[in-house]
Amino acid sequence: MRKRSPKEAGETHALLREAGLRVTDPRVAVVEHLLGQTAPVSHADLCRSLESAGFDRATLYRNLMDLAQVGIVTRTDLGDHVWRFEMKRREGNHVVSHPHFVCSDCGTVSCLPDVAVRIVRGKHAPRSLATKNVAIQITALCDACA
Amino acid sequence: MRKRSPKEAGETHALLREAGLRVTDPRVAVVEHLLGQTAPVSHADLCRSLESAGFDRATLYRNLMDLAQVGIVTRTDLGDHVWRFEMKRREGNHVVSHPHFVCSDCGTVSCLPDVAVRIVRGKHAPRSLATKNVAIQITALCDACA
DNA sequence: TGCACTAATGAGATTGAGTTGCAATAAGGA
DNA sequence: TCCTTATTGCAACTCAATCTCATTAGTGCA
Repeated sequence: MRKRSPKEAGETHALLREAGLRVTDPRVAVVEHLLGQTAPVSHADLCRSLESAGFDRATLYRNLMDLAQVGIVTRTDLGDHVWRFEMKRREGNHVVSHPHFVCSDCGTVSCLPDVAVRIVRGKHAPRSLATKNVAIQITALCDACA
Repeated sequence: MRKRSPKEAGETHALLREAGLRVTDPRVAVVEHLLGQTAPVSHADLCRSLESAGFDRATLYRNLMDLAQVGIVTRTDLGDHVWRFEMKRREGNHVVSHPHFVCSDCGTVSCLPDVAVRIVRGKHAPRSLATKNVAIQITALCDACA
């Protein structure tokens, strides 16, 4: 795993404490691992990545759930029936979200840049689509499989 | 369950035979049930709806999978970790798809009319987004929960 | 029509991700 | 440093999804 700088360690510590969570080895490892990812990871992925550190499946699972509960990470199913977790990124004061893309052939999951797609709200669309709290998920062929 | 007209029965029969599947009671029941739905149904939903007919869970399950395999139905997970199945609707020669909407609060799943949202392909978006084979799924608050 | 072939069914068994119970441990406030 | 209680690690459990296999029943063909 990526070596963490003292600054990062301090930030993770503060993040957890602000959320009312104790700072434990497994928890820090989970947060820092998620911070190093560019796509959502599943519980199984996380276990694989951190198994060398000897953390228990259930511990990692509960940490993911705890982090999701306090709003540090999101927990979503991207259409392939696997729960995936991802750090919520912030810019200034509000959470920035981005569309998720799943390849219908190889199953690869990736995060699209915010600008990649735009939703145009038409007739009969729910009103909330006008707000920012909209999760968009797209399934199609990725460039590699096309 | 909805009574089926002889015409419908004939269409279901033809649909299955064209796909190379035998026409059996459970299979016909599954197809006709799906045809009568306006939103994707889960395996559990289907079992509940058809249990009075005495069909086995495994039979219904395999039928859903078979139908999905031959392309008569789609099988997707709408973000709530439940597999849902839905008839592919055709207009003339090609499959018409529509975006799915899941309420992030109450979990209700609904199909949006095709015109409700439009994807605008921007920078860094996979090329295949320009084609028709794109499944779109949106999670936000429904009008009732907003 | 009747027959043979094989897909499909039904009942039960199995799998595995997701989740929980509990005693032991350790974080953090006093 | 001590005390409280959140957290851990292990094992066990749950339940949907999936498979096994003997039996049944659609279909094509004679």
